[in-house]
Amino acid sequence: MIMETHGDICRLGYLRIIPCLLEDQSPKTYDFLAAVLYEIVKGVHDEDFLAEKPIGLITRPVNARNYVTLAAELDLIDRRRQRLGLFGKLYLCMKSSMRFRSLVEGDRSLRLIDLLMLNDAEKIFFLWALFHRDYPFIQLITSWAIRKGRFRRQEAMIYAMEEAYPQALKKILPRSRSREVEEAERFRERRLAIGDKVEWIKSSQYAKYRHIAPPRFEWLVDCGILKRSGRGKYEVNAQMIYDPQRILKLASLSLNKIDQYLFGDFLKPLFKLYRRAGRYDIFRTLVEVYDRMKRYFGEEVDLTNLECMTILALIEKDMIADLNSIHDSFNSFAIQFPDRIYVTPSASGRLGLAYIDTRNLEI
DNA sequence: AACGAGTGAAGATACCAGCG
DNA sequence: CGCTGGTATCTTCACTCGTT
Repeated sequence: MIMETHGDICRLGYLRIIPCLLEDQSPKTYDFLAAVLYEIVKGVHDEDFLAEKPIGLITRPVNARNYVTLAAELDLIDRRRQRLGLFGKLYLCMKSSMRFRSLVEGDRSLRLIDLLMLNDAEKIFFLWALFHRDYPFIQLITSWAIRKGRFRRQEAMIYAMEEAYPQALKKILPRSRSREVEEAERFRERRLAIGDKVEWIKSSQYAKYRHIAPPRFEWLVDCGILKRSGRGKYEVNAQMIYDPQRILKLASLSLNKIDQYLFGDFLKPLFKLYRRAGRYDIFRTLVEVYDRMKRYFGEEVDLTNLECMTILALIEKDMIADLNSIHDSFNSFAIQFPDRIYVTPSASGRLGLAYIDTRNLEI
């Protein structure tokens, strides 16, 4: 679960730049990353888009720093080693990252709107990262939002902090930290004890609310589940690419079942929007993705991650396939080329590590 | 038009790991 | 131990926007 957030870090799009800054694999401090991010973003303008008053923009070095912190929380950055984290590596394996690599290299053709808006593959990528790294808090928030349909930011904050937050903390914190849970369980009582509205707004507890709850709703906006409807108001996005019932299901699963569902039944509605990939498309894409992943993971290419990333790569090519057909495809090629395509066992619960000898592979 | 609630930005303070 | 640089958290400021 993501413990550190700041009220102003509510745009996921910016985060895509950060893995690109770490591509050379040498360790970089937060401040360095923040400074570079700030400099890059500062040079990007877009009058038309600015007229819509987007929120969460990086306007000062301090915002940039807060985004770097979020990148670490989402495991785009490996905090300990100051290098790429799992999701940072995975993002760099997406074709969508190319735009941001060239931005980092000095390309000036991107506009602000390009820095903030996510394409469909990226929306799913960030949902994936969020549901992993902000588990189980994001699930409670998401299902509340879907059930509610329309709501104001204030009530969302109250729910998030006085119900979802303590519940989520209770689920993930060890017994030794039960004091923090108990404290969170008293949030409501303490808020009600402050009679005066002005006092409440000034209280440190309210500050905490503002920093923890709102960004999460904004992330759901960026992922296309919610949309803002005026100042401080949200509603479920009627044009979303997902199915609300399936979002509820996703929000009810335990952590180890999320990948299977997110890249399985959850993506069914996208079959209406994208061309169904054939066997050849699937395998060709699988091999391409494997090649990219090999660069960051070496011999440790997790088969489940490879298959999920293949779906995202297909979506980037305007195609779609489900996890089962990708898995079947991998297996049948593994039978056909047993010496060049195989799986070695890895940590329990996962499928294993994939190996593909891609040299001169005739498909 | 005036007011107050809501909001994002930024400053201030607290905290903490790692090191000599 | 105590210092330091880096990070986390809290408070306040300043402005915006919706309401009446």
